[in-house]
Amino acid sequence: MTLRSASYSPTLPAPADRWPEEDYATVVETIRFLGETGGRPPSVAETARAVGLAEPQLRVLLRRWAGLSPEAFLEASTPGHIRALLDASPALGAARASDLFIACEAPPVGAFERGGAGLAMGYGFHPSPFGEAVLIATELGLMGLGFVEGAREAVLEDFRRRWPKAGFSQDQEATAPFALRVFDPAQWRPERPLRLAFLGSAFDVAVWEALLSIEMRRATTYGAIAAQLGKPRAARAVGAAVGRNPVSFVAPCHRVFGASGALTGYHWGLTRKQAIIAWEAGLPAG
DNA sequence: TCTGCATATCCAG
DNA sequence: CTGGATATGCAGA
Repeated sequence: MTLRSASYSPTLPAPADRWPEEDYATVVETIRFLGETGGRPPSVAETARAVGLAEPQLRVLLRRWAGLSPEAFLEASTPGHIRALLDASPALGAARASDLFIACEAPPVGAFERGGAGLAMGYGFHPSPFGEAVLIATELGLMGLGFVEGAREAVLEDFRRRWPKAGFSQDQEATAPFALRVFDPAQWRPERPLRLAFLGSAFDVAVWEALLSIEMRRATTYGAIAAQLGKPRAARAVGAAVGRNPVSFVAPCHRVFGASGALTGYHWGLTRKQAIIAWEAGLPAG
């Protein structure tokens, strides 16, 4: 099976070239190493050595991956970075929909309660800056985004469990345009909003919609989302709902932390959450 | 019904 | 700074 598709623009490099798997693998190794140093900030040279690269190689890799210098990457991986994000973030609610410019579609009433029956889900696997991603497209737009860790079938099973009555079939052609766009900041433009639909319980959908109002380079806490929903005691329920976010990355559940600044959790692995946070630190402000 | 959460807060060492 | 107890809303079974 090929991951490339004729629908890719000829002027853009194919995603496999844009986001080489080895880059993310090195990023993962780097984050693991930082975890082992336990608070002490390591030098760039030491970090490069730990992941088996010369310092200039690491520099080039991080520049290609996220436009980051190694120094900036290391800084963005510290607890202090999360604190700074939280401190710099305004209250939820006032912000615009999302940097990705989302058009939120509503599935038919009761579709979730009926297990997604009647919905045709086309899935596809695509390279991303955070390893291989699985995307799920329907006629309502993007409905699922997750990441492959191990077997592709395991990720699919994750989604089948959420919507057991939906029809699943592979459709790389349907998901490819979403994959290209979602992971390419240059394509986050308002003229052609990304169509997206949330399939979940009323409460979960409300939480996921709140995620869309967390802007790029900003962050929030579970308690703040609960307060925004008018249920200030529901922080824990919010945490559970955030953990069920079906459209990872696009609905930025990676920007939610504990009130203490702790990373807390991530459905697709805490390492990936850290990687996404670091990657976003490399985006141009705006 | 009851159980388990990607929480938050308080209180003791 | 760490750990236990407690209040809490919701989804899934």
